[in-house]
Amino acid sequence: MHEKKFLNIYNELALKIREKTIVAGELLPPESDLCERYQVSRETVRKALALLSRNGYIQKIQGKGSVVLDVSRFEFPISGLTSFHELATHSEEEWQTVVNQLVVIKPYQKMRQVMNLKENQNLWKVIRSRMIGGETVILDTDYLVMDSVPILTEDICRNSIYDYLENELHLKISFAKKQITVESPSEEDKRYLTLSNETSVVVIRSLVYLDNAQLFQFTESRHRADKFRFVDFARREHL
Amino acid sequence: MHEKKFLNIYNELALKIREKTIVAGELLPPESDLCERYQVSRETVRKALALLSRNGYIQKIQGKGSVVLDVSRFEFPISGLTSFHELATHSEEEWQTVVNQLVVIKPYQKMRQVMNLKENQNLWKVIRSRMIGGETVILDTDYLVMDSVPILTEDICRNSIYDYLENELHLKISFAKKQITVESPSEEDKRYLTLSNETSVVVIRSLVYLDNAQLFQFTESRHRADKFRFVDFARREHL
DNA sequence: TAGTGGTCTAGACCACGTG
DNA sequence: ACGTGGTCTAGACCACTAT
Repeated sequence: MHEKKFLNIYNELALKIREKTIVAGELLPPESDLCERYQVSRETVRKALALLSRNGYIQKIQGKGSVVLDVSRFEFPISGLTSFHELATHSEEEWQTVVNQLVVIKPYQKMRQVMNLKENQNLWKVIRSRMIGGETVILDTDYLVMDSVPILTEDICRNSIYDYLENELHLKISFAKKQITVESPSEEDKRYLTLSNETSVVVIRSLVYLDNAQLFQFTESRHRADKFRFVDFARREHL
Repeated sequence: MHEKKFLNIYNELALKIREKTIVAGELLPPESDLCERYQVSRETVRKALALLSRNGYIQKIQGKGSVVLDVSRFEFPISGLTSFHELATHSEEEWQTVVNQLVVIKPYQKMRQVMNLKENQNLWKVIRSRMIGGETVILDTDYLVMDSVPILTEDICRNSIYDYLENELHLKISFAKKQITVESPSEEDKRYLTLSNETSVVVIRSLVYLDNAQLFQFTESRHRADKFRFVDFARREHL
């Protein structure tokens, strides 16, 4: 079975760059060398390098080679599609999740429109506080389509919903449309978030889709503004 | 000359999807059909489809086909690496840029560190107000390395620096590291931005690099919080 | 079983940067 | 001139979905 050789190459090189086994500013071995070393065709090597380039590990320069970039300044990407649990476990700090609410609801009119739901589709509603050092700095509200997620427990919510969905239910979470705005704190924010002098809350609203392009989740993640930070690597597209 | 057939295919299909010539929910023609229609090999078609997928136009489903996604909900991406001028000209509304300051500076200690500059490298400093309906809602401060940009005029800054860099100087802007935070208004914000009750400003700091992986720009873009909106399409990476 | 996308290959030719 | 990456090709085999 052809099993994603290009990913192995990507991961191996990405690790070496992160761990500075390959130093920023240096050149990667030429593609022909990598072909030999990994015993693969050139297109396969190039797939791996394209991924490294997209994710900010290298800059390819025609006629010269692949320059390794300094990747240290943007660890901790809230960019992309990553669950809180995955971020927290890679973090130095001690995070804690508190489940405030876990109920089944009939979606009201507006929610049905936003999520494009049928009449009889019910939703899980989960409200969770993300705490650090005794303070609640993130308040997450998730709505999950019950057709896709028939069973959900407080225990799962305290641990990681995404882990449960992917490893237990074998759902394939695929993509999301996200929107970030800054708003005044709502009543719920005032109730759950530890707001000091903060007068603003950063709100990330996401529509999350499965593998088969089916919507299964709407999330509203509300961050205390002073604890919010979004880091991103962007390439200029010449289309 | 092999001149990016896959980009032509990408652009043609992307346009059809944006203009709803191909409707969301439908399937794209199979790859084999596209090979015939465009008279290209399958890998070339697949490069175009991979781009469409990355940019949120389609979802590929193995054994089934490429489902067209609803692309309407996220026009106006501040995501990626796009200049204000490019956004403004695609907008319905009437934007205006005012150049508040255009000077050459010797970078102070901290700036030299952040931008990793040599002792003798000077910078252009440009401060610009972005106005809409008589209100200044964005305040941009750019620092440009003079080695890369020897000449800069108020006229260029009022129009579009990026346009000048790419089309006149033929610099190839390639990638950026960006960071978004929410902060209290600074003295300069209070002077230039039209702040009503706003107590927060969204700050986007970017390090921008050329083609050859050389840093040439640092930008601080400060947005009135109520006018800020960031829209993004993200794929979950299974690496 | 037929048709779709997913991965890989071996080879070709072109464009760019360096010596 | 040489070595590098950039693009494209024609073909192979596998995995998944539909019927």
